[in-house]
Amino acid sequence: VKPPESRKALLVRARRFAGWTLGELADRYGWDVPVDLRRHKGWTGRLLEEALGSSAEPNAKKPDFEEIGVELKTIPVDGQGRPRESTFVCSVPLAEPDEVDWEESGARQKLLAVLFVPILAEPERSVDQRLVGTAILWTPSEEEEQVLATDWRGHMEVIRAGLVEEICAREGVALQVRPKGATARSRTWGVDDRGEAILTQPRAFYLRASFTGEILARHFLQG
DNA sequence: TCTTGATCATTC
DNA sequence: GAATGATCAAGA
Repeated sequence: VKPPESRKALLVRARRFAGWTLGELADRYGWDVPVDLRRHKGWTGRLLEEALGSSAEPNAKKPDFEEIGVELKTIPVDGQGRPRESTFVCSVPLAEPDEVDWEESGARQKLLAVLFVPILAEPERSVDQRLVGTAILWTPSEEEEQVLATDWRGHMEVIRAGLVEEICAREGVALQVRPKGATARSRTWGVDDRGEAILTQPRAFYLRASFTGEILARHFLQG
């Protein structure tokens, strides 16, 4: 599948898959459908990348659609269209937290333009029967960006003070910080409150389900 | 029921 | 270990 040439083309392409099951989509590309996602957590996202013609090489540190600057996120939703999970944004720069402000941050770059593809993923629905929903192309409104910026600055202020160990997922209205590693024993370099290098758990920014839920709800109310 | 903290596969 | 893609599952 060739990369889409414009954001509009990407959106049109994505919406043509609305109503398809993941089984049908997998068939089209000759993919096997896992019985459950316990050991295939990124499967849905990779399938949609394939179907939509993501230009990025696997695991490359680039947008999924580099030419048009769009990030792809699949988002599991319940029967009311509410997200069942938070959304990973990017890792937290624990080793060099002084580099940039929100405007130049990795988190903001990731969120400048996101194609959200809702996946109807009720617990009783098998993976191959999950349904692709109507994709939306989201760019943060001024209000949304203010919320995100405030959360991000709050988190980074704590980290710059060397208090990364104190950060807890309850903080942040829209953007939270949670562990992100292979296991709870994973370690990466951080800084303590005396400015000394320490080994600490890797963490990442996530969008709360309440925040992405409002994005989805607003689009589907306005059409 | 919802959220937080933990975890899984794969590539480089 | 760090990056990609996320979901799991126990406890609040």
